[in-house]
Amino acid sequence: MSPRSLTDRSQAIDAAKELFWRRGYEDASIEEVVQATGFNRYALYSAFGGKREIFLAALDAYYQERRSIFLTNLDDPETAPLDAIRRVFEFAITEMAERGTGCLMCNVATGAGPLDPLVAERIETYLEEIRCAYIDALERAQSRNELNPVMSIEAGAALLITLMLGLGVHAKRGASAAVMLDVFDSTIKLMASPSVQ
Amino acid sequence: MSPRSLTDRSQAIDAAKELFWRRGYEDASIEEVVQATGFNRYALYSAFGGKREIFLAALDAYYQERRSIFLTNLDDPETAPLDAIRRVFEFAITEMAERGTGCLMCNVATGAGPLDPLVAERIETYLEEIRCAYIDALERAQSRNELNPVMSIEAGAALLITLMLGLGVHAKRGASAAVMLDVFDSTIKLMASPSVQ
DNA sequence: GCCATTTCAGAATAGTCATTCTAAAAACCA
DNA sequence: TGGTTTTTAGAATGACTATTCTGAAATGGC
Repeated sequence: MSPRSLTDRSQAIDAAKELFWRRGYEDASIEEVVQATGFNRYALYSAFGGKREIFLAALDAYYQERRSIFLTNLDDPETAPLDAIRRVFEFAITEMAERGTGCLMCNVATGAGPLDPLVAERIETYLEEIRCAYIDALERAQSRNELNPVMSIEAGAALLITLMLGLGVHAKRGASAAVMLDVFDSTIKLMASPSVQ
Repeated sequence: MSPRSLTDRSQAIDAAKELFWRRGYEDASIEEVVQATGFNRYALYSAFGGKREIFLAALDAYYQERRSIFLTNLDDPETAPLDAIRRVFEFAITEMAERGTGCLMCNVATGAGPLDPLVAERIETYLEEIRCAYIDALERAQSRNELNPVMSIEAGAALLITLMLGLGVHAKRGASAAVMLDVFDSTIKLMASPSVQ
């Protein structure tokens, strides 16, 4: 197959994302990328440049999908903010548990050796965007008196991110969705205003 | 240097642990292990078998050190259980932030591809032991009415483990000790009995 | 149907790695 | 010291990798 059309290209990126998520960057060989994408080697190299660039495109695609799901939920004015956060975690936990491959971003972040600068930069950007979305949601929760005043907004957002990263590690080692949902439920219950509990 | 004596051997394991922690399993070559340990290649192979076995020994050593610090703190009858938990996290956070290499176990757990079965088995054992120690500490806290009844003991222990893993990922990407301590502080404050707050 | 261009599959290349081998150096011991 | 064993440093091996090259096949335009 040739990388002529844009849909071909984005299908290839999607297949590569799938592969890198399942097998990791180092362990997935170009041969496997060729198999997974249906592109031949020559076409892959002329379309992307090299393995690293294919991976960066896959990582971007991975984030854009999650970003859209996260932000759509968190920004929904119809939903109580803490419920929106719950939906985000339910999605992520279910997905990670079903696949058993954890979170691509999280796997990459802890991967061997010092991080590729371009990868590190992307992860910073991604996490910052998610952090802001959490902060917005928590601010709305606070203004509705649904937030436990013991915890600051900033700390709450940082906790949610840390929790999600931790769940990614858990999922990679085969934790069940039930256990992970239990961890999240307990946390969000603590974060909620005592009067709501 | 030769691996004749036990102290030579354990010093070599320690140097290997240091190296694998900093560079990751895949990225650290045998040449680097040779440099780091001071053992020559032949001696390394006859003493350990191969790279994988050196790594397993290093992982064990890593865990034994942390295990001893964690359990010593958590089992101390002189300390209030939540304070003991705080000390454990303060130690881990300080160490991870100073080194900027995250947590070896956590890095390995999320590493590329499916886990080596022997590594996976060890991680299960390690985490289960820590989980039990958290459960003991939380039970003591509960019996002293220092625990928020909204959260179950089991969920609390799972949350602490998830938090620690998440902080490991954060640390790998260069989070500061201050931010990480803030996340922990907020969480433990929420976990504490409202009457204590 | 024919030629020019593109696309293909796999071979060739160059590099890296873990591991084993080897021949010299060192250590040991009588 | 002399002779045997151990230890060493580095070369050889074999397997694997990403990337480039190549000659054949397919395609496209006329």
